[in-house]
Amino acid sequence: MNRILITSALPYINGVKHLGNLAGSMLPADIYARFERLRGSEVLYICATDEHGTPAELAAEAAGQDVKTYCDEQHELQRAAGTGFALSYDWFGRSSSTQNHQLTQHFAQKLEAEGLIEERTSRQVYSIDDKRFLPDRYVQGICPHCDSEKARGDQCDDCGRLLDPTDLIDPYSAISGSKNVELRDTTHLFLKQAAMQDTIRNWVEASVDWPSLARSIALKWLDEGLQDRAITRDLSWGVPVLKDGKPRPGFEDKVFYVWFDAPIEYIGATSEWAEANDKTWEDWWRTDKGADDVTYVQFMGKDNVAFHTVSFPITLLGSAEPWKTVDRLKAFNWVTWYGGKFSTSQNRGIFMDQALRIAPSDMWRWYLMANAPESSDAAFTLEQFQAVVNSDLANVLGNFVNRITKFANAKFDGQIPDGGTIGELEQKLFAEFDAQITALSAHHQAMDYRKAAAATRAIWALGNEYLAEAAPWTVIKTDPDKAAMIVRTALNMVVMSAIVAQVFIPDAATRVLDAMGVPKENRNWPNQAGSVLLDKLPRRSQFTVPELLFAKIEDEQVAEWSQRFGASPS
RNA sequence: GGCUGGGUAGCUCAGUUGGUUAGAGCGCAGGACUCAUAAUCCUGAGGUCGGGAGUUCAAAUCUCCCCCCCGCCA
Repeated sequence: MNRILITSALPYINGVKHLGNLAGSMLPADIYARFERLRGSEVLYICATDEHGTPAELAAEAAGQDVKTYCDEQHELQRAAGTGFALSYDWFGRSSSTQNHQLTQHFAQKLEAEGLIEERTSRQVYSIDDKRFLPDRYVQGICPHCDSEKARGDQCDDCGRLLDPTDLIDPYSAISGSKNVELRDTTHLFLKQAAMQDTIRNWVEASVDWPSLARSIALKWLDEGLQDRAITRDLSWGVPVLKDGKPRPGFEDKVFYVWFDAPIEYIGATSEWAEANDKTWEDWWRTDKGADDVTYVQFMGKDNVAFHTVSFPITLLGSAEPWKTVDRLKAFNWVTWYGGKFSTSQNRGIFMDQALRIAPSDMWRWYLMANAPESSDAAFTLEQFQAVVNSDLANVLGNFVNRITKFANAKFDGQIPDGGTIGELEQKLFAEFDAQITALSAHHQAMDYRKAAAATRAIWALGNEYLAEAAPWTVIKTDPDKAAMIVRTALNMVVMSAIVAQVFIPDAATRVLDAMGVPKENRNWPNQAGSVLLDKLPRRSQFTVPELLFAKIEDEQVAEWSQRFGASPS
């Protein structure tokens, strides 16, 4: 049996994510997980909240909470949002877990033993009023190149030049605005990434199953030369820096940098899952302990590609232990809000929790995958959302299910009709069905979600096309047996339409399959010919007419949402 | 500024290694049907494929230059 480990990029803890975050990692990972499960693969789908770092501390402070409490609450909010969107995580962990703390210590130890970690002292901006060292982007000041007054410590947005925080003229804290800052010496652990240059290049070049985008990003970094980087920070919230199980001298007030411990949480969360479910985790992650037959698939936004193709592999490979590294990788562009950025502060865009309050999760799932930002950024508009949902879900699928189940219920007493034999029309339907299923399966395996959605829709449309040609409402007047066969075939199309729909719209698909009386074990991905699959329903078995699958989205709703969520071309 | 990706019908996007009249969905127009959420099915009208030059018997597809948009830059 195929064993497939799936991770989606970890959502950061500071607030519920917007539709773009959902569409770029968590949702496609879920579609893939569902597809592989239906095909009979053993799937482990892992996600977690990424909880450490300065933004978490600042967000907690703004909320008037201590960081731990803040993260506890936000984690539950994000978990609830994930559940609301039917994200089928096997585990939704937390990078602040004890498991991740232990693993992070473990990797730091191994990397140090391999000679890849050393202490270095540098000068950093310290804010006396904020009582903290300021990360690069939290120092602002005047750009030494163009005199812009809003240059950040890492870059000047006006002239685009890369900066060092110490370059800024009249630096001040972006947190408090205080100019009471000074340069202080601080010592950090540096990961000697440059030493891993050849190892990583060989590994990248051996990775065949990556899209060209991922490969080119990784190679670009390698071409520029990997640079050593600090993996600790002057913060209190995070994984403490230990040595031999005790605080490392000089590092008592420091923690590991969030980007060091966050990807390790993929493993940490697996360990959390194993502990909670009385399972083992090393056979998913250690090739010397049973993970050599695992296919590891990562989903992420394109901003994360470099970290997943270079930084995290350095941690894994640098440990000199046989850790599982990524086999396949799917990266997405952004969903934009009417062409611009989603923005909490400017009240532009819809966030996951808000989305669920105005429309069922199936609608969002369908729209976002049918219009996934695969080749470039994709603009979300409420008008487009309404058009797609009404057409694909309400009219094509919903109406198909409704029209034939109602008809069958009225004419055949709510039973799958018996009698009649298939003819040319049915043979044609089987052939078209087989072709579409083949295409659909290929798209899912290739993780091409726009195409997979289009093929799914084509299968739904097949049902309507068949009914229009077969016209059981006419045939029944002269040839009841033939009408029985047509209705039976169409009801089987309802079942197959729902089975392939499960990955995209699990709630609606389940309602249909329940109504048709299809037992759970018969809901697997189709792997037989249409001639067999479209005659599966036991004759004379009972079915019920499902409630309307999807209510249409009305113009008034779109108008109201536009008001509420700041919809306008930017 | 450097780099990635993109600029194809009104809208959202496909177009495999260059090859017959450039495709799909939505929207629009006409027709059919009346089982169904005024749904569905069929047909049709819409494009100098960002601009220019070049290579070629042949370019949306390759080369060069230019313009515009999203994003990334440890």
